Amino acid sequence: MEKQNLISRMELNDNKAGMEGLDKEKINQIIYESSKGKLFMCSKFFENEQKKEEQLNQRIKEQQALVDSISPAQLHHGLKEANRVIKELQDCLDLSRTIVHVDMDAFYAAVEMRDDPRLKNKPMAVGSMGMLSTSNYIARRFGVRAAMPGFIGLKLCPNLVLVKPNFDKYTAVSKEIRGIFAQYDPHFSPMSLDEAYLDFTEHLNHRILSKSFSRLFLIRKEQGNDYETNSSKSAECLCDLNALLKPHLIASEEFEVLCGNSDEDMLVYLSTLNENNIYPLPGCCSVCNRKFPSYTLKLYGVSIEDAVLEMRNRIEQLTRLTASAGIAPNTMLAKICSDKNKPNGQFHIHPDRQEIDDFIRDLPIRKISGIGKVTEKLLGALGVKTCNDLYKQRALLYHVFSQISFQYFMRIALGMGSIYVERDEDRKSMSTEQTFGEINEPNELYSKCEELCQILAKDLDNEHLVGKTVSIKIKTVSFAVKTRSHSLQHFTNDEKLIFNAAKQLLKTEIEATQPDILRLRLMGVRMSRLTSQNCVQSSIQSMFKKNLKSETSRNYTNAMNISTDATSSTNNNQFKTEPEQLDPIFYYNSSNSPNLYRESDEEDYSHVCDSPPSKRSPLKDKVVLKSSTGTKKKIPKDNNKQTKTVEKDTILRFVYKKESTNTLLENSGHNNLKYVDVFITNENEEVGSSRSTGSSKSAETTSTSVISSFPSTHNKSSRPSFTSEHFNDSPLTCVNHEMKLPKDPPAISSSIESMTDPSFGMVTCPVCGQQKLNWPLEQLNIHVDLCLSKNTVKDILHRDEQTLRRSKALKRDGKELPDLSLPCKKRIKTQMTVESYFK
DNA sequence: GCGGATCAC
DNA sequence: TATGGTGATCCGC
Repeated sequence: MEKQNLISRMELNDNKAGMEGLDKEKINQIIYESSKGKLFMCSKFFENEQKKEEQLNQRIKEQQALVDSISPAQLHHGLKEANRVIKELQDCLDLSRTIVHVDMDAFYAAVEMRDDPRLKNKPMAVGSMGMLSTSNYIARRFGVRAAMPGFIGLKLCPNLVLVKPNFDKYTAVSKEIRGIFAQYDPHFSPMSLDEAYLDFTEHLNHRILSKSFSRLFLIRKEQGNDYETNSSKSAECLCDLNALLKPHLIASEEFEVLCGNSDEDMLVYLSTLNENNIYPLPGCCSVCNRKFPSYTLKLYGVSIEDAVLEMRNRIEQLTRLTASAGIAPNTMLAKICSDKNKPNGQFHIHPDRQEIDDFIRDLPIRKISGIGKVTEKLLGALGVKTCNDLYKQRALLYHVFSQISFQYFMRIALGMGSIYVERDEDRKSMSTEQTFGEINEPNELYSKCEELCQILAKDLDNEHLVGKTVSIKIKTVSFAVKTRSHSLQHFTNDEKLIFNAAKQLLKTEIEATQPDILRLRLMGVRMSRLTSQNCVQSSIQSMFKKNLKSETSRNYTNAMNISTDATSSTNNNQFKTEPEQLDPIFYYNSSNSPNLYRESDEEDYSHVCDSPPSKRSPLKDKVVLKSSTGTKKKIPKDNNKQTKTVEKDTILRFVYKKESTNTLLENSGHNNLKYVDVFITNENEEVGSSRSTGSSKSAETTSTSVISSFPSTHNKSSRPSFTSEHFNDSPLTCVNHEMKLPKDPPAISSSIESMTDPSFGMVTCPVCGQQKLNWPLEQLNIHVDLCLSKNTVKDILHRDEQTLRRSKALKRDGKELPDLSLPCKKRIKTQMTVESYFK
């Protein structure tokens, strides 16, 4: 009966390698008792967990009510729709890729054990009394695992050794293993320090044709357990044998002879060798001066199993740490596979429908990345425990969950996951937060807030990022979490501007709590809607610096100074001396504020014009959407919508890419770049005019007025028409409509010069910074055009996205027999709009 | 655009 | 004594 009171959300999650067959009941009892705190005195944490549990139960009740309200006819409709969706998903099933998920075994713990042999046979965990990052396999037998507070770990396992984390060390090791990953897939996608997805498809294509010696590696004869005795005796070299010895090996005559021979020949040859007797290998390490250990030479085959084993063995040789891997046709399955034979093992699901079905059928849904304890419980209430249950209950799920969730579930039921391994290039937010002993004094709260803003500002600056939305996060001593955010008018990473916004948000919260006091245990500050600090502005500015200086227009240079160097601005002083006198919210709007940036382009679009379409591009036949799992979902692309020109095609590629990453798209400062286009070229009417159309389409931003105030003749003028207006378009300066154009506008040649290093013939794109040797002017023009156009595309997409959200919301509200509008529709809609932009 | 919630690591 | 930090996404409003 005590068991009934246990809180499911706090129960041990034994869904982890090395935690099978534990006495869950006993462990949960200990966790429960420890969390609850003393008799009659529940911990705040515990109370909050209870509250959340109740909320979840309420949600399940509501869910059940919804289920009960579904008529048989509706259910039948749901079944029909579900079957349709499944059919569509099956139609785009692609088993052609070979995806590998690699995961280091108990990574942090393993590193610590490697470096301190005393930990070898002890239960240990990395972390503190407050929280554990990971535990070794011995500790896992006691139920001690990551995300568990240390003091509970100690209750479960009194002999548990706690080791403080050493992230620098883990990062260094991570760098080593990533070096190996990159040799199998240069575009691998790291998920954390210790795991990554790799697409082995290309590697395997090459591997089949590879020479045997490229698959030959040195392996120490004594593994793992003997390392530490080795190192404690300082007897043998622990360096990377393959890096040190393989070059010698390959250079030796015997190997040269064998280079073109078969694996069989190589194996025969290897069998004739005496270990450690391969002339002319050195016997001593040139790095550490120690004797090389005894080793064998191992030849790996061309199969995927051998390739992954080779990679794992190489990781172990290099780091003395083991990794596990999963091989499958998509990331979702690969991820599950990597856990299957952990530690130090691998598992392969072949690209076979039946094999996938068999694997997935009885798999508990909790094994799927993206399904956590809440979703597990919500689905469990509908009788869904395994992946096949998802299929069985598809008619119901269709009605109960959103379209996105429903599709996600169906994909799971079919064993379908993303077949793309891509790095998420652009980060969407950056934050810093701290837990501390209670702070309730407003001044102390503000002080903490300021400290966090300082850190955040520095972090942003380190990555050359500026952002538009400032959020604070607060957690009360009762563990209640709140976030509050405010969007600024302009991009910034200025510490004081961030703090002003954050402070205002905090102030509101403090006041809202009154007459009670706001008692916090955590505070955080986040910046989102990020963009790059410098790309367009700096390159455009540098492009014209010469002209500006030579033309000696004071106005120009003033404009430049303000936007490039905020600290030199006199306005900055005003800010420093009297920041409190201004309502911070209004202060941001001041066009004189320092350190504000226009929205600008930050990405390198060199590939848009110059690279051949990437074979791995998801845009080729699929659109990739981020799913809630952090992995990517693919949606079929309508291939009939091919565009005709290279420009369109490449732009659309960009469009899909942006859509795929679901970036918060910004309307942007492309209008102040338009002039660059006019300036550089007036030949390419089509491209030029298309962008003009785009400019007017996006004319709903603050800069619109500047555009419209720009004499129309400027656009059409065949003469390169400079220009200060464009820089003055910056919110940092006043637009001076009266300003005269220079009598002698800067000649094209001089501008081009500024992009060109005459000594090397290197031409630099002023927008993306890409360099090319002797870049023909026509190509450069087209390239610059494309770089600039993307602002307009962004703008359209942004509004598209908003429209879509709104319509989706509306649809959901009146959802009786939901119209399952597949994301295909969404994509087409976007595409049509963007296409119309090119007309 | 905002805030809560969920999830991964 | 005592339950983290960072980033992302989705949903409902």
